[in-house]
Amino acid sequence: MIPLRAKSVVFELIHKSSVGLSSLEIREALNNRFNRVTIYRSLVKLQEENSIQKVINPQGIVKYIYCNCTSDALQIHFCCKNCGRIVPFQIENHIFTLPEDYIIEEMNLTVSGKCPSCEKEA
Amino acid sequence: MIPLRAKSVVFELIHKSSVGLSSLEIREALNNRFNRVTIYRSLVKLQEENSIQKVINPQGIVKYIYCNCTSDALQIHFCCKNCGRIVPFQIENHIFTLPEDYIIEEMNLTVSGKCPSCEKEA
DNA sequence: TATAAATTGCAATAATGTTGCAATAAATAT
DNA sequence: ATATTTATTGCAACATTATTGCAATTTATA
Repeated sequence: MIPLRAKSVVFELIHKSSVGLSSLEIREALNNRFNRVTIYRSLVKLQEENSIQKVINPQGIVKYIYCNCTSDALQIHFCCKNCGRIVPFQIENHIFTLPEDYIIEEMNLTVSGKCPSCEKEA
Repeated sequence: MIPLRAKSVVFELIHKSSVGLSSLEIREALNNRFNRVTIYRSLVKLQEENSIQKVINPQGIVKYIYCNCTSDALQIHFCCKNCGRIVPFQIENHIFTLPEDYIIEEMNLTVSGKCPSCEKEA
């Protein structure tokens, strides 16, 4: 097996994951094979090339996800308060307007509550 | 002049401010009259009693704002990438839907870009 | 006035992220 | 194949933001 670079391994992990992952979770999932700093640097590079996306939930928790969003769709991130899962959704864009002189460059719609599996358990 | 408690002073400051403030900005605006920890504790209490709201912008910057949101309106926070201002807006709720089994408890719609005054300068 | 409760500050700790530098590994040129 | 350059990684140190325990002070209540 070819010993892959941190960046590739981190990307694969995020890509395969159906939920958002924190830097710590990523490091642990990789059996602490890489230094903390290496993980951070990989995440920075992956974000720069738009391979992954950083999501900050209403509680301020930072997670990294993969999602191939089309430019015209608005991304919603659902953060489960119980298990911490972050699940991405896409909805149609232009769901609201601000006064014309506000130039919108980025949007982040984060919703938190209970995900289906946590709801079932309760 | 009556020497007010940190909590009241912090609330007045946030209440009067038209933009979001960080814990550091709050402390400095109060001439470092209070300890850092005291500011944090005031902010926690004010959030607990729903007097203020914590907003985390897409860059992860934490700001505190006052806004009397009606339960049926969705709050949008516009974060200027240039000056860092956070300006709250209200829009009608129910602008999107998720699958039924996702229980939505909180929403955070944060938009970033350029505010009118920064746009004018450019 | 005495006692209880709340507020505040200080020091220490924690979590998360960044930077500089040296060591190593990989890629490219000679 | 070897030398040179470039990229990757780890370590230590630092930075920022937030939390906790404890003692001191202030305020409220008995």
